[in-house]
Amino acid sequence: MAERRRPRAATEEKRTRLLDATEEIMLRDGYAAVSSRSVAAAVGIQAPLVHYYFPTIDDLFVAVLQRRSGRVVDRMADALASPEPLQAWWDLASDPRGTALFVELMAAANHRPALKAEVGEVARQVRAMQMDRLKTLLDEYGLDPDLYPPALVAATIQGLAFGVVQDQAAGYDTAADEAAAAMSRLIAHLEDARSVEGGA
Amino acid sequence: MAERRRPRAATEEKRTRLLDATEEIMLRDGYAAVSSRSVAAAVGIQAPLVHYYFPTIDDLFVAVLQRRSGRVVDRMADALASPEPLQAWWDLASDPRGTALFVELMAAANHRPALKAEVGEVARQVRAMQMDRLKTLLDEYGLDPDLYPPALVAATIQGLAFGVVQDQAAGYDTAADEAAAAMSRLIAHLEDARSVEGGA
DNA sequence: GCCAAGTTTTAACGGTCGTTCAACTTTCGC
DNA sequence: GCGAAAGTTGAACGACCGTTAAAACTTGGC
Repeated sequence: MAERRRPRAATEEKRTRLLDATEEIMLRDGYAAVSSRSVAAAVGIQAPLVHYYFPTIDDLFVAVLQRRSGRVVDRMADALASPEPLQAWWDLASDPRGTALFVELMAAANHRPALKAEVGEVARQVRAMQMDRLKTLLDEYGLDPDLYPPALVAATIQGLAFGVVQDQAAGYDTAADEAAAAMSRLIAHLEDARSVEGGA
Repeated sequence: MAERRRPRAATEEKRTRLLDATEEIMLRDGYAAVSSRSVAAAVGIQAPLVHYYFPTIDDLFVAVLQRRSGRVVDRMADALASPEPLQAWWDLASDPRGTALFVELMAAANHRPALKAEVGEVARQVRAMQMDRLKTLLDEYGLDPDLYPPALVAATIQGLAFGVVQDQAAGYDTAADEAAAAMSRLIAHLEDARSVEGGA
């Protein structure tokens, strides 16, 4: 039953065009500027057609988040499995575009239940990956797990990167560049200690 | 010239009632839900009267931010001057209501120039206070300023507190409680080391 | 008590929003 | 080529928005 014919070839491409346009609008004018009409105009179609692909605006936000978070989870897994996990993690967390988009999605999610659930699930999944990797990693970096447990280290890296990138993007004069440089040095220091211990 | 008669006694109180209502709406439904009509309804007046006190909605947002940031600056100065500066700072940065409001203001500011300028100024001022205090404080806590410069420590505390409180408030399952507990222990540890060094 | 200034409301403007519906066009499978 | 499904549009709905203008009211100082 419900023998739905298969969609035409171009429709998947149009879905991605809509998601791209939505991201662009969120970054330029904020999530509040996303509307069926603004997105439609950006890709050169009429507003009701947006609802053909994404029945409600919430569905559109959720789709943007899901496409994005899928990539983030993959890239985080790669980073944590790389030869210099902390460095790779830090680089990933410092991505300006991803951070800016995350700010918008987080703010939007705070008052949209469907989006909030998705954000929560991604946050949980990413944090679990990070903490699991840190369980064995902290020893190698020579960090005392009693003083610096995985939950603290993970939250610190993520929170620090977020604050630094946000201030840099907004142009706030909070010595963010200096903090970023110091963090890079600190991480290089830790990676060195690890490679010496493990390699020599 | 412009011999403006002085306003009546009740008007200052009404201004604060409007600011209170605006904060409440921002926390409950997000900054996008703030409108002259929603704020007016919350305090039992008509929409145009909001514009009598705050000509534009931007002015209203800026007023909310200014009232809030004034308090934050004062409290941060007190915290940094207290006997256990790191502890007091951490407690202040962990305030859930302040953090939630800040999320909304930050998101709103990203695409409203007037608000953005105000947020930037507050951020700069607070960060400068923190870094200035850390210049002499780091030694007392026994932290190497080359590895952990003031800019890094300040950004870390602020970013970590933000992430932890945000996840706690949203109910995201990211071991935020565990991270907060570990940070409290770490700070207590540092304060102990300082009081021993200085007191004994 | 009066009147000028401060305060408040009513009414309205042009605009945007999410969404629905019916009609229309295009494409695919046969 | 034709029929049916996929895709697309135009029109419209009720709702909310920021803001302005003018009229109504309230209050304080004299």
